[in-house]
Amino acid sequence: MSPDTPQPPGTARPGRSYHCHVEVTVDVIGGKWTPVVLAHLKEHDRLRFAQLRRLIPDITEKMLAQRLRELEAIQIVDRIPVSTAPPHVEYALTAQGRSLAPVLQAMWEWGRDWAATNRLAVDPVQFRH
Amino acid sequence: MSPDTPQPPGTARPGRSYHCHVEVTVDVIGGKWTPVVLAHLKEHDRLRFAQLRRLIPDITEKMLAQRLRELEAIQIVDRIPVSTAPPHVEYALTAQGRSLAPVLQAMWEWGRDWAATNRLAVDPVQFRH
DNA sequence: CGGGATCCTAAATGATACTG
DNA sequence: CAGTATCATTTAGGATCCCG
Repeated sequence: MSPDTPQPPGTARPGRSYHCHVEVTVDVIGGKWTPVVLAHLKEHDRLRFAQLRRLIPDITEKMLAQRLRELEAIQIVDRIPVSTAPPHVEYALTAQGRSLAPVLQAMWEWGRDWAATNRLAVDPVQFRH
Repeated sequence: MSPDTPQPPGTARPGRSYHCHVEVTVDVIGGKWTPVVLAHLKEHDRLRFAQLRRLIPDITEKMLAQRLRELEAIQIVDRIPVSTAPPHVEYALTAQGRSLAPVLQAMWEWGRDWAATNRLAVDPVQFRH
């Protein structure tokens, strides 16, 4: 196993006890990139690795792969190999992943409003096939 | 300035550019403890430092203080010194902080459901004055 | 009670190179 | 295209002591 693959979240972690439901959510989808990846998958239904990379310009391939492996392990994301020529891989939210929609939606809207209030520039990359 | 006071979030950070509104939200209320602190303040309206500490048993005083300073700096939380004998301090969400309610609510509900599905124990500390 | 100051550790993230 | 391996770094988080 890769030496810096993190513990799969969502599973009981040794010594981790929760005292608030919000802690659980943070444990599962916390981190810098996880909610961003999930938000894009929520918007686009199915995305290839390279498409996600383009939509999230500042993520490294390593981080993107790591987050996807993690989300796949806890069945929030499906990994779908597609046997075209050349073959590729698509990612999509599972039913459990789709249950995150209200969280992701609320985060998206709040970020939009906060950016407006504080005049922060947000420049989404437009989607390309 | 303390050597490990983080940059105030919400303000433009040097070199940080956003390509998704969700990134903004993560930047402002991301991290292990911030959403938990905010969720408790949302529930209880006003809480003293010591009360927050009890409600979040695993947080250290340093982290709690650091998160509160941060949230105060960007005006998501109000710090209210109360001149009783002995004096104490109360914390509350500002109007801007209250705008996070949908995010926190969605996170709380999702965490509750995920914990149930995965049989994770969550034992909230009961509130005490 | 409500912290600040120091020092330290571990996890998360990142750069770069390479591959089936 | 879709990754993995290695190495380096950043930074969040924590332990401890101290203080008005």
